Amino acid sequence: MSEDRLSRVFAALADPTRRDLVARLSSADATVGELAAPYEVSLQAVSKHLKVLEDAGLVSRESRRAPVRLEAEVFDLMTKWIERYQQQAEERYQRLDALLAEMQEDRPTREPAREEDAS
Amino acid sequence: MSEDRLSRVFAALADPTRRDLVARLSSADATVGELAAPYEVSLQAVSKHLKVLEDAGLVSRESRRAPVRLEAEVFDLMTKWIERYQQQAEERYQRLDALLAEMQEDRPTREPAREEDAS
DNA sequence: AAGTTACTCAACCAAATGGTTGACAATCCA
DNA sequence: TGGATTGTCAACCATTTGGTTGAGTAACTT
Repeated sequence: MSEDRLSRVFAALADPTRRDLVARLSSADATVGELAAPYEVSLQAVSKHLKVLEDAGLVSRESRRAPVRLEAEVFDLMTKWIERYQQQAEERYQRLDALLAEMQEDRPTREPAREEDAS
Repeated sequence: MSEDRLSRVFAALADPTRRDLVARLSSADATVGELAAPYEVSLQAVSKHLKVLEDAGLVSRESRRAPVRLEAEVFDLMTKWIERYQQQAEERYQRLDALLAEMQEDRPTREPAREEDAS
């Protein structure tokens, strides 16, 4: 696990069991025992998973036996990161479109693409 | 690394070097060599990172020495997953608000909160 | 205060990860 | 065709991860 926040968040969500915990916590808070019950793995294993989620800031608890709560703000962090790339990808397409349009203007009677340009 | 797609995507993005590769590819395609140049690690290490990104469907290449391209569609997959929780979290707050409002209606002259209710 | 229940810590293990170096394969160019 | 360049594969290593069991701690209940 890398040091920075975003790395911890992504690493935490890279495990299906932990994503399932997040899914269940999104409908209601629950104690460690309640959360562990449905899985085949030991309570200790689930406790470890929750620690990973907690270190990533995805969940929190007031005290040991208190119900675990989902921290929804962290999702905004991820969304912000992701949006940059969705947005930039879109901008790239727009730049490409603009460039192609410009090329069309420069040579209205453009010769057809050669073989190598295919595929 | 877990089997399913989403796990591979999150695991791929859990590494800062790989996120940096994604960041750089979002502004322009680049070959393996170009991508590796700025880092202190070996070319082989970067090649491995790119394989992880490729297995996750985040980047692609037409052939060995062809420039690596970012596959923006995968970000939609993540966004969809994340949005579920942002949305559900919001719904929960709304349900809570509604419940509190209802309680207010039931007892217009509600007694003040006791000590334990604080924090 | 004592006992039970709920959870965490510690030590251990197998598998995965991120890095290395060296050899190999494929592609460009002369 | 031959030689340089570019990238991958293989073997290896240290560290991390996700799991186990056993022991310990903390908190309700009585």
